Amino acid sequence: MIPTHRKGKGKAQDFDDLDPVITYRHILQNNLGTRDPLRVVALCDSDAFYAACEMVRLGVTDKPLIVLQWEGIIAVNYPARKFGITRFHKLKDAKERCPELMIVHVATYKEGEAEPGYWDKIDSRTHKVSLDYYRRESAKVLAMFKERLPDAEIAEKASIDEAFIDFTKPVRQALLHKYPFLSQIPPDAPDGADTPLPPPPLSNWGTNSHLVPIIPNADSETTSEEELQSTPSTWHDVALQLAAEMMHKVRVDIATKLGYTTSAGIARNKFLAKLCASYRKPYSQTILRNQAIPSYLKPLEFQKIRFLGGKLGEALAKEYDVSTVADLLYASIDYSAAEELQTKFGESALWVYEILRYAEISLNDFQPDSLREKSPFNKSMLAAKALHKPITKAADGPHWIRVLAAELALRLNDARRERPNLWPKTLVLHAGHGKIVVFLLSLVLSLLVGYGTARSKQAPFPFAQEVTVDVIAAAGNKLWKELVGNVTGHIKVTNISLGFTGIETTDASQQSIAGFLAGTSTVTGVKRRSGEGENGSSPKRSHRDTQRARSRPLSPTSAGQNVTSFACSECHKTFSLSPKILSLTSDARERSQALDAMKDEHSDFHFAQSVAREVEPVVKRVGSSKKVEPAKTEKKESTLKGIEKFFNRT
DNA sequence: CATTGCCTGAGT
DNA sequence: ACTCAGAG
Repeated sequence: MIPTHRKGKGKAQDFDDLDPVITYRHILQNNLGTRDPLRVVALCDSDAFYAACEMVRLGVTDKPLIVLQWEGIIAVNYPARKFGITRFHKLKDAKERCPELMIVHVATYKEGEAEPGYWDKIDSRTHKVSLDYYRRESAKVLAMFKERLPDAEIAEKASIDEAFIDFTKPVRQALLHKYPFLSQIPPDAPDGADTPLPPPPLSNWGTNSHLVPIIPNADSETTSEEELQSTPSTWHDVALQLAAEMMHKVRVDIATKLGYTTSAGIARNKFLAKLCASYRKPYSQTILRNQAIPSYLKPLEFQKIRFLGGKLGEALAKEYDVSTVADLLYASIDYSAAEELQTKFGESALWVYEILRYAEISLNDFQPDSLREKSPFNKSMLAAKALHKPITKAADGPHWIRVLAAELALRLNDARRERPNLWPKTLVLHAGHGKIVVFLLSLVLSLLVGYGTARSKQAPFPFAQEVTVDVIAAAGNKLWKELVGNVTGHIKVTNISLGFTGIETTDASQQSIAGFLAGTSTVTGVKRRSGEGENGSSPKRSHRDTQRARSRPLSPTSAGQNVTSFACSECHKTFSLSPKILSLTSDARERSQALDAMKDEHSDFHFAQSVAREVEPVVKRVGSSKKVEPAKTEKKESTLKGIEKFFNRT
């Protein structure tokens, strides 16, 4: 709720939570989440990561180096930056600025090669770039975080070279270890556990980190004497400092063992950590104390804040006609007096408002009990290629599909080394057109050859222990055929991509289905009520045994007809095998067995229902009338939709 | 100021 | 199946 007491522009209230009272309860409690007054999170990102990867690969140190993707510069190491080279320069300009510049082109796939490589001759017409090496190096860095910070939580892998690390837990441990008296509530404490902690003992910031100054410094290159002499003055400061020590150790480790320098920001929440990570780059870390937040943030363009860099930020800037955090803060405080603001603005209003007050509410917090951050594993995998010369003949598709399939095969099998049962549910093929040609093209084509508007096609991807280039390419080619149909002439595809979605490790149920069909299933799914062949209930039976034991012979005709659905005579509903199961096997017998399992399960459902009907009245009389929380039906609005609704309300 | 090649999740 | 938004 936006607090409505916050009328006017009381200055003190803008940041009244920068020095929150911290009590014994706070330090002894462990699950306060984003509201923890001792929360500490860091964002750690690698400096000029792609360039650093190439330096490590080539054993280069300190030489100016850039990484190329075709004609464009995608990474510039710090020595090269000294020559004024940036990502947006042309290769020619870069060479002129620094004749001894090392130029490395990213690895590429070429047709027929299962693995990407650094070839002498590359050609964007026949090759596609590969970022796999960087992905693997990134995984090494991430593994180092996990290994060296077992108690910290990798809160989010933000990108290939960035991760948020939540230090709250290890910091709390360190705090209690270093200052044992914190775990003892003094007997004379006036409010027991709710008594504020005594002031922290004098300590030192050390020299690991830069400090964002509390008072803005004219000469921002150096930290003022006053700042250097300062000491951590709150328990949160102490927490930040402890996190900084841990962060520093890992960063040094990563630099010496892997050769990558990193920069980190350490603050009370993610968005602040992100904002201060680049305060001093490269190879440095900086601490943003709560007390330093206002002076650091207020002059900042609010569109630099994570999630406000897009259309949402633009909409806000336009609506309020503001550009800095301070502008927007005061504007929104004024507006917030109106009750309707919140309802119209939706979730995003509250989120933006809290952000501006230097707090962070994870959007997850709006959902009742979603303790879960987003999964640390990728759920999709996409290989794409922009064509300089568009594909004009349907016959040219398979060439690129094969290249893309090679990349997907490599990447999926890479991922499978860590997580063996990884299985992509679907394969998606996109055939995109350039922006300008698109409508012209679809117009012409739909008139001339009936090439519909569909530009992507997807299908269940068959489960396979071995995922090979051929399997993927074959499935991809099939999609391609469906997509371009029998168009013989005028297609113009400038962008082609092939990807997996719904990547998961097969969980128990999926494994049992796969196992069932492969003949390794446990028999737990075979139901008592079928009343037949319940002998030999050993947990494992071979496929053949299962067939025999269940003694449900399939007539050749019914097997031949390949039945995939059934109707329940009791509830008159129809059930069919899921596309997933259908993709697992085309064998009629196996399908029929899967269908039988479904039938069993379904009649069990009716059985359970009838039991429930008998038992329910009893439970109602006996049990407490515990009110079941109704499912939250409130529809989740995307941030932008919320904003749009708000702005369109008049 | 921008390119390209990703990646995620929501919504229709 | 497709679009949009967002970050890097």
